[in-house]
Amino acid sequence: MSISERKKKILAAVVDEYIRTAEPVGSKHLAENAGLGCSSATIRNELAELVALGYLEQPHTSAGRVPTPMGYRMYVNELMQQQKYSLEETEELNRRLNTKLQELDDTISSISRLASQLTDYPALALTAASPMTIKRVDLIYVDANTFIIVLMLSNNSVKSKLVHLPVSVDQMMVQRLSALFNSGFTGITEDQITPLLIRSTERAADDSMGLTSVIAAFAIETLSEAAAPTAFVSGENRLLNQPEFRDPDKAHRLMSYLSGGGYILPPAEGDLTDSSEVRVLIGPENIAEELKDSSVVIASYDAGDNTRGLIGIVGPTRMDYSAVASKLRFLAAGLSRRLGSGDAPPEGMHNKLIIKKSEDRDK
Amino acid sequence: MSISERKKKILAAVVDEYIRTAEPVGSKHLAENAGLGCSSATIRNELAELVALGYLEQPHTSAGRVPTPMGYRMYVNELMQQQKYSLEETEELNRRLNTKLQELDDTISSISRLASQLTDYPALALTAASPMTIKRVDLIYVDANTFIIVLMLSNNSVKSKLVHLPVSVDQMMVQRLSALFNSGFTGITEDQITPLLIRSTERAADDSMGLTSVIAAFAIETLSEAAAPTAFVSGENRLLNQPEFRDPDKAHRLMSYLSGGGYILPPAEGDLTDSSEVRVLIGPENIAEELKDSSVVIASYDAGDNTRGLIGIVGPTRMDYSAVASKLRFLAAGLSRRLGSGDAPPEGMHNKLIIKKSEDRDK
DNA sequence: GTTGGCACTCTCTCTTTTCGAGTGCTAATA
DNA sequence: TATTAGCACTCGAAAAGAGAGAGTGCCAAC
Repeated sequence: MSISERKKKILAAVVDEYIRTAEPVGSKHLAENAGLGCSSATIRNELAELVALGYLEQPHTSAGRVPTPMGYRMYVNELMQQQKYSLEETEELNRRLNTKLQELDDTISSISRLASQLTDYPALALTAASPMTIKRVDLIYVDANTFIIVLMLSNNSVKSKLVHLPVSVDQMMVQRLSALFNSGFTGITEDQITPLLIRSTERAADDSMGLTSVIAAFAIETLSEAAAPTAFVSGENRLLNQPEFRDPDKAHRLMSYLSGGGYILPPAEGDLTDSSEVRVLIGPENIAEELKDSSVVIASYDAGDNTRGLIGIVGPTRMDYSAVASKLRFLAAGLSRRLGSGDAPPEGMHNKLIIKKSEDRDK
Repeated sequence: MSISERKKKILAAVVDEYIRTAEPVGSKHLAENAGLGCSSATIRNELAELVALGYLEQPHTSAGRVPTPMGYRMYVNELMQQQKYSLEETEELNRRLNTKLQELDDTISSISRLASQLTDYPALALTAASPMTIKRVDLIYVDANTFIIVLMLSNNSVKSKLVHLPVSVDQMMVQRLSALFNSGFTGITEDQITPLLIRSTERAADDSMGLTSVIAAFAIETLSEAAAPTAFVSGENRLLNQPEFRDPDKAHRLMSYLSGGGYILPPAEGDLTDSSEVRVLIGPENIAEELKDSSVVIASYDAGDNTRGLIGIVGPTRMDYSAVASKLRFLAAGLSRRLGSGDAPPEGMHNKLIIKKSEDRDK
């Protein structure tokens, strides 16, 4: 059921204007500013029909029109134009992306912060879950009571930890364990590290002090942590910029939902894992009750190792979809270029050398 | 200039009540509920004097009394009673502290989250800056193009990173570098890693491929990062629970100040590093303009390695100082027990084995 | 199918009124 | 001298009322 070209134009104008001003849009205003060659009366007729069709609604009888979720949907699908950036803007965006990713690091926390800054809406970033294996195990003997475990995972990340023991170990034992773990624990997933395997390794190493289980425990912990999807939300407070969240209670509800982890994306994740397109969820299209009158825009990026990360923006249904979608697309593309396992490496190989450091603490 | 016992009692009652209700407190209400044996007229006289002395003020002529910052100060210093927890409450608090610190980890992010949850105010945590040195360097040869750097720092944390090279290295070189770094780079602080040192190490290792500088760069980065104070704010949105922040603009101002790093504590840090007491900064006592009408409560805890961490709570001047101070004290004590370099180790040595893992990524 | 005109509706804003909590003061009381 | 009861007064907050204006729907004309 398609609608006339003029209706589309009018609808687009209404949505654009409403996004800009957050005020219901009247026929007179459209006639004067939207540049469609007809009078306000004509537009009134069209508007009335658009209301009947469900694309618009009026807050009350004598107010302008406001888009319904269905209206936004139409706008997002067909009407809004892809925002093109000028050369300067591209430069500027790239600059920010670069500096941000350098001074902070490329963890999801900084990605989400960046997305929020760029769009001025709350943003959240998460990494997809992906099965992970151990590629290599090294044990570094420090002293009789101390050694360091270094694990290299299938995604080429390195995790390490210092272990301090109440009992003393000799260097031979450490070497033996190292060899055994490298042959027995590499290439397998977390759930393949069974008590049985641990037991047999322990026996083979002649380990009576429980070293094996300490190492195995760290392996399991590391794998599960590396494989688990992690989410990070930032810029919740930017919600308060939006007039629809001037009600502190409403704002608070959504903000605590977001801070509480915001499990908004998973349901859409399936859809997204392969698509490189930006997805929009408008108001009631969201599954979470807390988001029923908000909108979410999501983009996915190639995070390397056949993994995709997600960046999402949350805001009122009256969101600047066009701008947000463009920015997310840009950001996702930039991240993919940087992190992705794609063909051409980004300019400057040296960049790839300094990637990220680990953190580990013991005392 | 001390004031009469009765005045103190009345002041305490006013503050208590105002903290509870956020409404100006009237004489009649006090006479009926505060349990001081006199009539509302008497209290009116006393209140008038308390106003004259600067401890209270009235929003307008015919309203109840509200504490001034000076009034709060008096309350905090002399009047409020230390909140004692019942056995069950202690249990409950300990339980939460334990589970939280286990399921998440003991990073400052989770500490601040916990503090915020416990108090229902925004919280921030930060670690004190402390000069750091490298204790040990290991280089693990992976393949011709790849090796892993493992650094053990003076606080016994371990950081690691995978380096992927465009050129190939032989195992000998890696061993040579490892030895050189262990002799030349251990025990020195970040700023002692001079270009000169790097240059000479490079020459000694006969390294023409810039490996030395890659490793040195990582060392510098790691040290500066480990030594730098890090801050983490969480629960900003809980501000919206407070009636004084029902104005979205006001709330937004403070929230973005907090999110933006919230450099609230440093000035007080000096005072605190040694003290184990809880510090309170009331309204105008804060230096930051954004906090002039908010209060901050800070506690410090022993974070091990002769380092102290700080936990702080931010809220309106009408803050429940007593409850917040008690909770922070409890939390700080718990953290000190867990992380501190104190004498008796916490129950369960095994706990100390599994402390934290590192994270590192390359692709 | 489009347009100008016009009466009508409804919200928003501003002003006015009312209400009541809380005060300060005074005079009586212990 | 300290306390108390009583009372007139003040001032803000909430309720009620009055316009004003924006925007509509509909009708008749083009």
